[in-house]
Amino acid sequence: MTETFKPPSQADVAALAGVSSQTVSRVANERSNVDEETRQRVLSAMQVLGYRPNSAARALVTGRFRMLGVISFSLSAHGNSRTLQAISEAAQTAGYSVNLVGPESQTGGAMRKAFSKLTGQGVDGIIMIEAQILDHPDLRLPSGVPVVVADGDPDQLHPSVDNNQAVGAEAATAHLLGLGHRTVWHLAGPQDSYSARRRAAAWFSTLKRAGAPVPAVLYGDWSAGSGYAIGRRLAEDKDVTAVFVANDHMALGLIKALREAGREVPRDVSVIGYDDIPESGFFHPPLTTVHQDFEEVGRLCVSLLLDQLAHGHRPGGEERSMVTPQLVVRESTAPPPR
Amino acid sequence: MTETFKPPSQADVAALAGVSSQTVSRVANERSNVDEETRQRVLSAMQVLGYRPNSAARALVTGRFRMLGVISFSLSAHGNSRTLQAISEAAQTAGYSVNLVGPESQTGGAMRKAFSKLTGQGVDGIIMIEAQILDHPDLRLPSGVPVVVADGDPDQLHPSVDNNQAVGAEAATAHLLGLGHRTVWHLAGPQDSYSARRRAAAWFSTLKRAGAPVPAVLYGDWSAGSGYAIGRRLAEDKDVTAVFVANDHMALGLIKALREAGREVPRDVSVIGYDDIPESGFFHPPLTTVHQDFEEVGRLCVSLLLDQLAHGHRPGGEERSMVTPQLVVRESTAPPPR
DNA sequence: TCTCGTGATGTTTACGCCAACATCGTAGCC
DNA sequence: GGCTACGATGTTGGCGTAAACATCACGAGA
Repeated sequence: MTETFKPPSQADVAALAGVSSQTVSRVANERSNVDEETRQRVLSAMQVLGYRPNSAARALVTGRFRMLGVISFSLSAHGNSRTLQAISEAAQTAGYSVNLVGPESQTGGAMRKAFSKLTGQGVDGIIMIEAQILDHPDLRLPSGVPVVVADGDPDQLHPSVDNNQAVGAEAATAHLLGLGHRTVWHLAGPQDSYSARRRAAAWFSTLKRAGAPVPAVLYGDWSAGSGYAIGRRLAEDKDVTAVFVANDHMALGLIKALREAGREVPRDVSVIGYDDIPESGFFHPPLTTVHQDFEEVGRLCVSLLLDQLAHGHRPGGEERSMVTPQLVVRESTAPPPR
Repeated sequence: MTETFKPPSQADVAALAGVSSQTVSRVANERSNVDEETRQRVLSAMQVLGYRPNSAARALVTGRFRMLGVISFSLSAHGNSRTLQAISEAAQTAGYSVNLVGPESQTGGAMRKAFSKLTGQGVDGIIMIEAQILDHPDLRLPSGVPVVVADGDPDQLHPSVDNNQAVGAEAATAHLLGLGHRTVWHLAGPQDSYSARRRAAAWFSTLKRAGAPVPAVLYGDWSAGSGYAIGRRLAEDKDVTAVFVANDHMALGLIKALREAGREVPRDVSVIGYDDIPESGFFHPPLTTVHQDFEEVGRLCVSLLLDQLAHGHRPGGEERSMVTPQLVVRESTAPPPR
């Protein structure tokens, strides 16, 4: 009963339609120079047989796979999976499929491995989400595959799409300063994250510009747990009246620690997050945060990549898109206690 | 300066190593019957030229793509992206890559389209995450590609991997009953979700078995916002002392609504969630919930699929794996107010 | 010594498709 | 009427690989 199903080929369709396989190919690829009547005949023959072009054969001869590779470190990071989803949708709309790989670690070696895994599988282009290559290997392997980086290294050699961290972090910091806080503490993301670094940099310069004292940066790992741990330490310092946290998850943990220490948000301490995850409006208190448009980032990545594919990718790739985030004021921020 | 980079082929390697291309093929595929000395010579020739087998050519001749297709509705659902991540890792370990598609909608038509998109691209097997086909089309298209369903329809014709919703929902309900609540309300997920249905069914039968009255089921859409909306209505009913919510996000919204109505959790109302997202321990109050092992689900999906690939997939696919969830008691549940 | 088996290697072929070129017929033009 | 031009279609070839089959050398056993 193990009937070996043999999918129909162009030749089968051609035979049924009474044309040459080349004509079938032309119909399949929507060439113009096919008589309408013939076209219909071929089309219906395709339908009858359930013909689907063999992508491997097509890729072999054209060298195009109609497939985009995506390298994403962790999908548990909210932004990454949102971006991925948007990439997948945009790619599909453009007739491309998405090949997803996650490197085992974030070392240059693992990166390169993931990279070569993709080029080996055969992709037309690669998008790296939240790249954080520590040892700057030249990733432009001999494959000659164009690359776009989302939220990655600004020094990178590839075109990139970024959330404008500077704008977001500045808005957050300025908001707190504007509320009357003497200064603003910062709970940053991990040091090897470029997004985290850029947020910290903008926080720093905003403080400087305002002439506010600059407290030492604290580092978390994006998790609520790390926010909680840092929050416990921070709660002991009565000078702390405002904290800009680099993402909503950590802010959640921070707020819990603060509350446990008897410091209410926003009465005693104002807290502001980053990302605007769908849940943050339902936190207690509802979290003031910076909204990021991950969908837009994903879409831009794809269109940038398709551009390169269409026009041949220029080695110097300086193209850089920025997506502007938006401060969302809710109830976790208030003027400092008197 | 547009130097067309032509990747080296087996023939190039063969020429450099002074062997036939077939020998190169044997080395590339790790066949046993190649002399060690020859093997080394070929290997180093490969290295020199930077040879990578052309996956399209290989797929063309073998009919295997070493690629798994994944259909996932929404990656914003926490469980889905966790499962996807695990699938991606497991697939990679087994030497497969992952082709991700998201159907535009959850109708049978969109599903079939996503399905045929994958088979058209060329995948060896397909995993559907949280399938909820409404009109039960027979998805076993002529492609003859094996399918595994994660958290899908129990009546489905395909092998599946499920979180054991019955166990989890029963544990949650029984926990509340055991605390002394007269009965337990249920805020379910959308009606077209099989996971949601199964949780509701287990909640229902647990109540029945305990002889407790069965309140009408309430339906949300998994979002915190929907939990909040339902919570506002629920807060008006003073009889409500315990609510089993079908996921953590909705529980968050529900708790907020309850609090706003002056009903404290767990003092006045006990709330229990589902999923155990990493943040739920940092909610206010820390959420009692049911932990799901999405990683295990992902791994099992891949191994089930690879099994089918290896042994030829039997049409009747009754294979069904269950992953057992675990009740995590935190601070959102307590005995009812006296 | 001859045969036979076995392991290492080479040769041929086919996978399904599309590019390039070839062919054919017809319409338009002088 | 014969020529060109062009649109519709067919023919040939080759992409890079692995399966199937062929070859060859060499050692074991009769």
